[in-house]
Amino acid sequence: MGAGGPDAPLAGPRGYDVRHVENFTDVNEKIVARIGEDDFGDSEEDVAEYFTSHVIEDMRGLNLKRAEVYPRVSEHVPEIVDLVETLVERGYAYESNGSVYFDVTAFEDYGKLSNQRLDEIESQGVEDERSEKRHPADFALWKAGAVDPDDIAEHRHADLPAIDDACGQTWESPWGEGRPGWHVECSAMSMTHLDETIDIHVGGRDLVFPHHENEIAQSEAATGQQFARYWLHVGLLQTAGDKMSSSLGNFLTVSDALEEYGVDVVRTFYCSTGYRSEQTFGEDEMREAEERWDRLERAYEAAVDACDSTDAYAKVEDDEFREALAETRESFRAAMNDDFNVREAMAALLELATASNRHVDDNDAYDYWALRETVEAFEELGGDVFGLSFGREAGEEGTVTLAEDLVDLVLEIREAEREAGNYERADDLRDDLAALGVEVHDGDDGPTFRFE
RNA sequence: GCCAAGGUGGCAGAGUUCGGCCGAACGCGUCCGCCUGCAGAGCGGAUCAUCGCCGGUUCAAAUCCGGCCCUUGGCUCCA
Repeated sequence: MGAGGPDAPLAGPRGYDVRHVENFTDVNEKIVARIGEDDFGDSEEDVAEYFTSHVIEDMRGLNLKRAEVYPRVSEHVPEIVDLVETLVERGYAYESNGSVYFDVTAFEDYGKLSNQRLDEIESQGVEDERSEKRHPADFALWKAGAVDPDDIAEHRHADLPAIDDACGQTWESPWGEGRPGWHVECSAMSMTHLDETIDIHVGGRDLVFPHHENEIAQSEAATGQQFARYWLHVGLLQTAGDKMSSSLGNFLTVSDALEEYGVDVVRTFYCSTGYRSEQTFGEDEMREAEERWDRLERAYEAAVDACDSTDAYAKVEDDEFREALAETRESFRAAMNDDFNVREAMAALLELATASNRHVDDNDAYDYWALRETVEAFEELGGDVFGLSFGREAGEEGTVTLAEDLVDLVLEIREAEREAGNYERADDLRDDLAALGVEVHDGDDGPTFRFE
């Protein structure tokens, strides 16, 4: 399973008991190719660990739900060997020079996921590997020996010292020393930690062929059972003008994006397009996400303030508001049930913002019950489901309280200046506060503020 | 060349599964009004769409069928 954010709604609200597994491929030629680069480390294990820890960090930073299990290839080699042996026994794989290949002609349904025809598929693998294969589309389940430096030369940065000897980890197997093949690890780990048949398999659209196709072939050939009931293929992130590339300097890492925009804006951005669609990452797109998030957050805060004020009454009932509230919950639920239509679900939340703002704007006496329900809706739908941080501001309460007192002090001074007609001075103070990230609103009952 | 996904207003992006509620959602932008010393936020209203092109089916198509154009991903490695 990929690091999908909005799979959380599968769990709580809909009552499914989800077992969520995300695997790390920590044995891989591209990892070997980067040995010695920057501070990645001097062995395949070290480089893998470097990247794995950064991915985990990013996922935590994005406030994604933790998976129940994070299996790694390096700890599942025995299961992989077992699976390959099974495939050989059942006649779906054959050994050749210490390597083992999957025989695509033996699996009748090969190509069913990507709708490919065997005779249209071009050959896979490097040249000397091709000579070991019976069919050009056959793919390696087990590769003899360590990594041949020639195979990774093109992935290696030019300024790094060349690797002369075979490198990378190897394991014992019935076919001799070697490494797991390209796609088996997913099948093996999936069967180990989930079942022969899994309900939902998530992955990028770019992996449909050959990766997912091969996973299906291996798994179903080995078990005779359907491998995955549903495939969620997520669209790829695009950049505004040119492609994202390090040489153009127009790429952002997850941690850069988090630092620049904050989790909530990043998550709002992701929730503005369906998972199937490709999405464009750019300044304009992020600015819009920022506006959307701000609007939600402001509406939420206004609802909390109104709800907690003495202007909120037990006997006030705003039918229109209450109806909008019910509609929000209903359309949010319907949208999420419709293939995770997060954009529609977000629209429902924004409509609640409008309804709530209108109620507070138009009335002096508030409908307490409806406001409380509104606050809860924001916290449940926006908070629990979308992972946006409604009502759980970062800690440091003491500091925040002091900051609030200080802002109040500045605003008192500013009020005195305004009463004296010194608007220029008053505006300067407001600008200075804005520069510090304090948004001031002048209202009928005096100024209010919020931290951006 | 083959496989797949997509082309909707100034932008972004739902809707296409089961044709009519789509004269096309939500938001951003722009404009007007309320509020305000001003600004912002908020509220109300307005502006903006021949739904890639051509043809067909139908009483009715963004939605179905056929052809074409363009974009993206895959078809060598790698996950």
